[in-house]
Amino acid sequence: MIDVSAEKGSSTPLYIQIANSLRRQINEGRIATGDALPSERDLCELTGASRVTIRKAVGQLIEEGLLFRKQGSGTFVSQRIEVPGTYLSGFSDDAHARGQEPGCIWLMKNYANPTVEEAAVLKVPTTSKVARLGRVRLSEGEPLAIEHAIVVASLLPPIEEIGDSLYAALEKSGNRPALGHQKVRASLATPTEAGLLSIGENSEILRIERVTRLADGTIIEFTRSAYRGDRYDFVTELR
Amino acid sequence: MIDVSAEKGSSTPLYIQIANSLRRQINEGRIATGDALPSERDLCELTGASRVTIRKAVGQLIEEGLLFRKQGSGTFVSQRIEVPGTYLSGFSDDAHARGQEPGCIWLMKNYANPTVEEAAVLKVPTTSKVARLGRVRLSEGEPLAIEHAIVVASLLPPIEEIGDSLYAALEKSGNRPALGHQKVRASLATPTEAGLLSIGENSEILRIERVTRLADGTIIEFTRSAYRGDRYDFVTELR
DNA sequence: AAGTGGTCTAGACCACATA
DNA sequence: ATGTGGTCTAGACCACTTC
Repeated sequence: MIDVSAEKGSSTPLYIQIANSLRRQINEGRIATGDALPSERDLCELTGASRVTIRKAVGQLIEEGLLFRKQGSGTFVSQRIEVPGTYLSGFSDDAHARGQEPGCIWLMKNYANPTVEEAAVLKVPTTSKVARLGRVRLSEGEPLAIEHAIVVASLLPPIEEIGDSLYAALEKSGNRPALGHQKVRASLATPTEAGLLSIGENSEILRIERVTRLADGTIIEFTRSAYRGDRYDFVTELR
Repeated sequence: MIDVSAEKGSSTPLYIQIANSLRRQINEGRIATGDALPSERDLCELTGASRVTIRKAVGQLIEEGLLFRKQGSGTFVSQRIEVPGTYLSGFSDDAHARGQEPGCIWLMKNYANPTVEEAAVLKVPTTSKVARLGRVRLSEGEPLAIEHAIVVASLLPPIEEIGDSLYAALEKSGNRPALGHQKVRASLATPTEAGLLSIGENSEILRIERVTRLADGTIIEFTRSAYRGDRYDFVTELR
């Protein structure tokens, strides 16, 4: 039987407590894959919450892909799906998530004016100040990618304070990227890139252009990367 | 001033009508970028709907990225973001969305048993029946990609009834894919691929492996594609 | 006919932002 | 202090599924 605990004194919203409680029990297998959840009205009685609140809790788990609803029939536990989707993470986070140790060789780290193209993408004047961050990214000591980030300087801490992770630096100054847009293209390595990545000329390269924004839409960063095609798979979840 | 019409007789839910009405007015520029929406309570009065309904309508537009909320302050119009994200669309839909005419040359279209790898991905026995659909995909008459789809036969209409769009066929049998997972990799064209795509050997190729599922998690389809790297950008939105 | 999710209302109190 | 979004309740009716 399902039990749903709901602490009264807690400051976390009730619907999140209920969602967490349900998620835990599903993950523990107390509700089997394909089985129906108790009906929303039953959950109301079990938790003492109103139906709107129950629906909000269940809605959370549906967005996570853990449950799905069938009108007139019930709410059911989805079949297992491995990863929820690693949205908008940077290279360092990605590497850690894969259990690898990220490394970094700085190619450039200075302030400059944006090029015309960069200014157009960032929607700032060409006279404004941007940080130009060029890095070779390593994983387990092996070069995996070249990243060239252009960041609006006013949104970033002083560049001397920036460690290997750009996103950690943005976080520190309260400008966590919330939205983004990526273009991925297959291409061939230029001689320079081949050298930096220790691969042959004309080897396959995955080029990624990323533009990220704050929640209010302000553009923060324009990054062009070149990933080794033989080592890197770009993975996305679809809905 | 904002006006929000809400037809009473209509069968479409109120919150969707309101969301549509707001979306239209934002797109028409009647509420400027960066401006605040009327408060939720004001929208209640303007529409005659309750606050829960207003919040559901606004929530829709926030998921679309059109609006964002600031607690204690208001709900604001995001800066323009081009495309809402072309999630889980097929080649035909994509081409139409770009305003291009898709074409298709069939390489194979038959029933068979899955290979060991395919069976593992689809989570079906190697003795089960699958449809094997091989196509060269054209856009504006030019070959753009090679697609090789393996589909669980029981979820598909008889293959004779399948037109150029696999997703349209799945839709017809009530098995619209709802979830998916993609891997994108840069690679080089094999001689066969080069021939089918009218490009040189060892040209850049974007390889995409896609696994799609029904809402309940049942795996439908495993598709391996090879896109011309010089013509195709793979675009994703990040959150 | 009974049970389920889908939608909707009219209130209420809280935490946060702004002035 | 006022207004905003964030949460929550106790009901209600509808459409759909299942028996």
